[in-house]
Amino acid sequence: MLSKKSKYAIKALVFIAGNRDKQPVSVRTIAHEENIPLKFLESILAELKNARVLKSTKGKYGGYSLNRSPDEIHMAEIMRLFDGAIALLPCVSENFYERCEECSDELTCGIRQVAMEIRRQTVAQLQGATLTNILEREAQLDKGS
Amino acid sequence: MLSKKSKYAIKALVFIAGNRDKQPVSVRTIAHEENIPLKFLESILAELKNARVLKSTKGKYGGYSLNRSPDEIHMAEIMRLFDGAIALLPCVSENFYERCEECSDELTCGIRQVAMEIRRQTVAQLQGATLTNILEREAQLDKGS
DNA sequence: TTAATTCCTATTAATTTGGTAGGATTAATA
DNA sequence: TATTAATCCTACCAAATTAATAGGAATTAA
Repeated sequence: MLSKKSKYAIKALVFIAGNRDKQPVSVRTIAHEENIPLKFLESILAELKNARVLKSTKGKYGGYSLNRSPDEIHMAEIMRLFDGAIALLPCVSENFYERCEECSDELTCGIRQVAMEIRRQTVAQLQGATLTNILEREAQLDKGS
Repeated sequence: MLSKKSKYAIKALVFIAGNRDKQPVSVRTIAHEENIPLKFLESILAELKNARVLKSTKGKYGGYSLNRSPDEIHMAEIMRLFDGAIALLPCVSENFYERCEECSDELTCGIRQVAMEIRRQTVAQLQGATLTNILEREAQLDKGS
């Protein structure tokens, strides 16, 4: 499961990416539109800024905007930022590798092999899920209704 | 990430399935061979028995054995038992569905669609990962080394 | 000067995770 | 019948993580 942090972060990013006028978007607006607790969201966006995903403008009429093209921001990066490894086992993680301490031989572990295949598939999907891609999906889904 | 409970459970099950003689396997043996804390493993196997995955024999020379064919026990079931939903979002879970409270329209949510595709793939892999399948993988991997 | 915003630091309640402790009960065997 | 080796049962617990909240300082546009 994604943490709420990850979920809120992605929702906020999609909201910012989908905003038409070039004005930065305030935390208040996002919190209100997406039903996310204000102060909690504040800390999340701060972290996204720190990770150079967002940039901010201070003072009145300030807010947050993307610091990169929306097709260069994807779910894999955001989930790693807030939740750490995407893999099911630490021993198959690309970015957060750790041995399974109890495991005597990593190379002949069948469970590990399953986890590797799942990680490969999942990461591929999550990297494909850029903000642009998510907005396209939503446009499609809207048409259907 | 899998919890340690899930990981230990799967390791224990693979160990039991891989045991050649028909004797039941004691918690002590598994704990020792797989480097799992004894008392913790004890509670895990109790849960697996409760879920009718294992059966037990009490008293001296007792222990645990599979309650079903090893190709009818797979990782998806075990993970659901100990960790709950496999899906990234509660709103795409088959077995543990819940609304995302903050979400106004589930049907047009792009993130949800991504999560659905990932769940589909992951569940397929995990259902394919039966004890038999895992043992076959390990036999293959052993040959290679 | 005022209003609206980000920025910063600290705190916290609840839940989950990963165990541990101690003994009761059951059954095989010498 | 005593011994040994198992499962079974109940309770407890420490540490980490999660999901926030509180309160105000600094900044900027109008």
